[in-house]
Amino acid sequence: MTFRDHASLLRLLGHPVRLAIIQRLAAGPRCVTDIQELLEKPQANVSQHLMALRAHRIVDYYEDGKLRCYYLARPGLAKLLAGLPADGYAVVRPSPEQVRRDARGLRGETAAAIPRNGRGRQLGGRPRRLAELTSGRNR
Amino acid sequence: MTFRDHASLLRLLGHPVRLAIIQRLAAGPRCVTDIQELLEKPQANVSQHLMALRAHRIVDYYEDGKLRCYYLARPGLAKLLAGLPADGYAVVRPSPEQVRRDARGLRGETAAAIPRNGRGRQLGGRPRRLAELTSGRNR
DNA sequence: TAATAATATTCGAATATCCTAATGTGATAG
DNA sequence: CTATCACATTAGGATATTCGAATATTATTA
Repeated sequence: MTFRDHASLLRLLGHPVRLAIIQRLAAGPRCVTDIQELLEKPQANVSQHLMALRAHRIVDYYEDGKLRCYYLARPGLAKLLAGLPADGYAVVRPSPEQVRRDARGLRGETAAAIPRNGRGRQLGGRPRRLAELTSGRNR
Repeated sequence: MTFRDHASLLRLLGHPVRLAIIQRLAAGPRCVTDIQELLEKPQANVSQHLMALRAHRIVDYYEDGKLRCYYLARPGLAKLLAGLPADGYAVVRPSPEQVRRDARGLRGETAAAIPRNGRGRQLGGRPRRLAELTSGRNR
């Protein structure tokens, strides 16, 4: 809900080993030792990452004899992660100049998306900050 | 591409102030001072976060007089962030028991998704780890 | 040209995160 | 019951992040 919650979730996901674990588990449940061998990381470390993921309910486990089989508790997150840029930066992005023109209102569509007190040279005049535009006196 | 890259991107996004900045910029370009006032954070701090975001090309800016108007360089990422859980944990998730049954092959669909050397009690017998199953001798 | 507004940069301390090594625990096999 | 396997936990040092304070930079304004 809050930025703080989202941030802590993203920080949790922001670790290569944890991402690797999630990828593995996306293919089905695995016990700790299997995960450990697949990742070639020390057992304690894998266990710590699993604990961290479990604390946020990213994963959970069921017990099978003496094994603990971890699985993704929220598959939705795995899909979110699949949305990360596959190559470097495939997303089309406008040049600074393009955005600048848009912000100035030379292109209707993007300019409309900018709130009325959006700033960046409102159709001529000198640059103004938001505070200036909202305060009563518009000298 | 790599887990390392994805992880560093997620860590970058995993900060409440940076998320707030991204939300603001999703509505249109804003100069540093405006952002700073909206977030009620010290200028240097906002500037530092903007630098961090720019280093990963999450944001970019154009200059307008003495103002620097920042904007989202990759709107796609904002959409990815919109996919974060709005409330606590809305995602439907199976009980550990459900997953356990699935993994055991009592339900066809999920079991099929588990790779052939997936483990977790393959239809009876004792629990086996992956290494056991792939090694030749199956005692 | 001097002053100022807007923003960037640097430094250092506080804090958080990560990893390794060592040890603890609980279930099962013998 | 003892040993062992699978895993968890703790402690700590190393490393990385974060933030505030002070200072630098750069464009505009007077």
